[in-house]
Amino acid sequence: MFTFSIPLTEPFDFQDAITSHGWWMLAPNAWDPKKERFYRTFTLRNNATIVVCVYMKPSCLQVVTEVKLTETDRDEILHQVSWMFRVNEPFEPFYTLCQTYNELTDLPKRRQGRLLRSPSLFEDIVKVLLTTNTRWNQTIQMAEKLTYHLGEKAHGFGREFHSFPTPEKILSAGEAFLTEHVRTGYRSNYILDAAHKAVDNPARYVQPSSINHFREIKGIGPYAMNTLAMIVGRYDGVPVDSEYKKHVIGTYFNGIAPSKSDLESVYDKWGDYKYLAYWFDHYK
DNA sequence: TTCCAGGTCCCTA
DNA sequence: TAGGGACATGGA
Repeated sequence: MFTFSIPLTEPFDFQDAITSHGWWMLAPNAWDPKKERFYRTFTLRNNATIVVCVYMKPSCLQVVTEVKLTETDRDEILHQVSWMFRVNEPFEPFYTLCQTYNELTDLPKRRQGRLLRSPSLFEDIVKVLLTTNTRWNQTIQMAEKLTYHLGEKAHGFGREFHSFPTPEKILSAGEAFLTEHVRTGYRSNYILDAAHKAVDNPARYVQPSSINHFREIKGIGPYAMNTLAMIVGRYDGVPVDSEYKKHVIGTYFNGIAPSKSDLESVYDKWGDYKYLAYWFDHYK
């Protein structure tokens, strides 16, 4: 075993950072709630697949591998893990708002508010596509099949993992394969469009500068864009989908559907933190 | 069998 | 610019 540390400037609730958002249920993510260990594969720039275990210690994240890594590979994994857990994202401004409004006051107390994301934007784009116009169980199945059929197999910590497939691998599989084996239905073309754009401009699909161009991907509409904005740490829009509508209409409009603008402006007072306010209002 | 889900595309008027 | 049908899949 080889263990590395990521120091934390803002401590946070590890279990909550993983389970506040459904992403932990989507392959290749794996979470052991009893041991409080998070597992998944990471794909390095040299295309190597590494199985990693992450857990929390006071004031740092521990990152464990079963294989010895070069310094470069280790830094790459630490960088990706830091991104997943938003290690460098400040939550104090949001916590201050929670206390100002005297709402969601458990979040600052329990150091909650982090929503897990994937190591690469490409993976998150595909996963957002897998959440649209379907049920959550089916999203889980599609993610499982995608990694099983097209990811690289890797063993670690006593079990088998698969990596999340690269855009190149998805492109080479093609539409018929996605439809037949991954059961992505009409989304197959959307996933291929995302893969095509990621291959054409890889830098945009790893580290974000702007995300506006993701709107050009087929299948990425307003809900998906606001979800991707959340992924990169911009919370000034809400993801208006069936869950949002059900929650907001039931909680704030006595079950009677309001106008579109009233529906979307429920969390306006939260300014740059509308998404987080909705998310934790919804789950509290 | 029919409906619809953590939407989006595309065609019409 | 807004409205509405179509879209793959699979569970209820």
